[in-house]
Amino acid sequence: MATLQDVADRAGVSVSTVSRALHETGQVKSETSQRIRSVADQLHFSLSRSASSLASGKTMRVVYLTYNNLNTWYTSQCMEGLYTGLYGTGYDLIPYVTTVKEDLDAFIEELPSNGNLDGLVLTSFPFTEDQLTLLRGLHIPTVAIDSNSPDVFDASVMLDNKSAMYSAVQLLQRLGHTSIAYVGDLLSDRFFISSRTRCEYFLDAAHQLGYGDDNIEVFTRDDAKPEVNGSQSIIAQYVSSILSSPKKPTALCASTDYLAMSLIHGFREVGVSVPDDFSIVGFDDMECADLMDLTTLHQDPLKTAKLAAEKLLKLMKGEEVEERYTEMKASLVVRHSTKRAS
Amino acid sequence: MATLQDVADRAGVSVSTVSRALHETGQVKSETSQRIRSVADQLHFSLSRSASSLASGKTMRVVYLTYNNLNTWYTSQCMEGLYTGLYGTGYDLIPYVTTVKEDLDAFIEELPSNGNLDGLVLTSFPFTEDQLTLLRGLHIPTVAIDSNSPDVFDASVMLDNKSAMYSAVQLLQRLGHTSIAYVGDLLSDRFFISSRTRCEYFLDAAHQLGYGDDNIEVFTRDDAKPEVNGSQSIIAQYVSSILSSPKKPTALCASTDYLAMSLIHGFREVGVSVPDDFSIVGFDDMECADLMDLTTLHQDPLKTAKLAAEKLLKLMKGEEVEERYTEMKASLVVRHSTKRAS
DNA sequence: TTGAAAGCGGTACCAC
DNA sequence: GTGGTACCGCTTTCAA
Repeated sequence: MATLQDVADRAGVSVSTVSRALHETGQVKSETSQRIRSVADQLHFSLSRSASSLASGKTMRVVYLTYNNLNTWYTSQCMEGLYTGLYGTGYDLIPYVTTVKEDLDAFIEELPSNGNLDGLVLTSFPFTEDQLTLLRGLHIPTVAIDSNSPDVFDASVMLDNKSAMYSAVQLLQRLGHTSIAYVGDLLSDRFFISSRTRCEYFLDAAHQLGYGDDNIEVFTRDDAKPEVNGSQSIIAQYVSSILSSPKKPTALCASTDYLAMSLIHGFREVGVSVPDDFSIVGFDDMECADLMDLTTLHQDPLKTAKLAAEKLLKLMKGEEVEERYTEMKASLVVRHSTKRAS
Repeated sequence: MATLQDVADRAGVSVSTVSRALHETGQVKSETSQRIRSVADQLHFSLSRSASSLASGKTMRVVYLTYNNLNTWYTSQCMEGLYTGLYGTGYDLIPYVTTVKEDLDAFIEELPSNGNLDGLVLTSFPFTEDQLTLLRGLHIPTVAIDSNSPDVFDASVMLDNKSAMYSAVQLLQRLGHTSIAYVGDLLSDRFFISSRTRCEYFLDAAHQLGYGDDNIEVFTRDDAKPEVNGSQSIIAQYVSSILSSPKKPTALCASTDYLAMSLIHGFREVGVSVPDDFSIVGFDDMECADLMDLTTLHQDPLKTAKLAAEKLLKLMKGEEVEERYTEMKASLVVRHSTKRAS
């Protein structure tokens, strides 16, 4: 592994000069610079990030803090968006997944004194007050994606779940559905802020649009028998709860596309048709949604994350972001999983 | 940001001792160790990775080199598998995506002298001979996933595409399909090694099972008119080529589930039914496949990647891997996108 | 425009 | 068991 010194020796200059030449600070005579660069090329030289970091105080690392898994549609879109947003800047993107609560706690605890990252992007977490206090005092730039406490962070990009859910409920109403329901996530809604948020806005919208409590229902994972596990059986349970509900809903809003599609599949298995017997609206508009003809709320977390990365870059440069909170809109995409109530 | 020195001062010991205590080398009196740890906790101390790296020569970074995007099903499964495989070891996982050929070239060029990673995991790339030579001489452990030149790397995990394609073709034959076709990826097969590999094995299997060239056909992206872009129109073109083919295939093997599902959708739009008019077999068994009742070849890239990470860990420890090449099997999952030829 | 040298915050070897 | 200290490879003043 060649070092700056090696390059300097071969080029007949000092390490300082090599460093300057490689960083294109413009203070090196172009002739010297040329020579240095060619020597560096010959040696396949590349700077040691550790040494650079240590000397400069910048780690060139951005951490993406998320929960559960990297292989969900949402998270992978975020990763891609962050990656493209950071691309070409020299910053490395490091995913940090908090599978258990302790991971998250430890990470947050250590954050203030942790000199191992220059910037942090995080997705919506159910932070405790103590954690929020800690986060508030953070000295490294932090950008939140879909956070429910945006004011705590230096910047944030949030999806407007409220108007999204309103448009979904409005669609169902226009289609003549008089009894409607929300179906929560496959995983516990306690952890999935977005599902809970959407549920609240669903209820708000329903009330606003004149639905009475007798015509609104909510099905969530947390109501499921604790022994029920595996998405197959959760879906089966959802399906039977919905079918046997005294409120007899004819239209459903699901917290995600994946859930919506699973429900459609679950209904089909017991001979119930979507959209003939039930109208279903999803959320996300993932690639499969189009293929399954799902009516859904389209969101673009890739774009969201890219924007988050761009804000973070500004903040890390010490600049102000032009817009501290950015709200992204979801748009209703009507396909064929919804139809007029019969 | 507290340093080792700060902790040492407050604990009344030397930095060496603090370092040893924090690394639990076992050479520190437990009483001293306790005191040190409590001081460290108080100070919210955490080691500087840059400094540790520089001093120890280990970067504690593993790079995952891949192409195109982080938001594909396959890549996100790999990310998750690598992350879980590396979890708890202190290694950071850093994705490196080569969108353009130049990125890949530059990365490979720089690799031998690049002291910025301790290990490398890479997915199948169409490497040139020069690059392979470079890779062969690498001094950092390298593990390949689904590589077509596994002998170049210290270890690898590969999917057995051959037997997978054989079982798909066999299924179609048993179902009585006398004219069959392979449909290549939505993106250029030139870049997608796996698609090309599968195509070759599809042809091998077909020949082996007695299909003659008159009853075998291949549709690929590269045949498409260059002006055709966007997956919608590519699918439309695939569909019309297939429908107008003089060989009149009645069964198709698609390179991926996503393609298979897109084809089903495309057929449906022109009033052609799957499986009534065409049988289709996908590849991957992504979550949606079940929901769309797709017959497919199930593979588990998460598991594959996790295994790759485990092998890499061994190699980075200087140990031998017990199995240098591991072959993963895909299994045929028969659902309802295939049926007996009419 | 260039060079010398003082760190950056650890690790690990060598003493004691 | 513990402390002293020479690096690790680079950045960044300060001086020339």
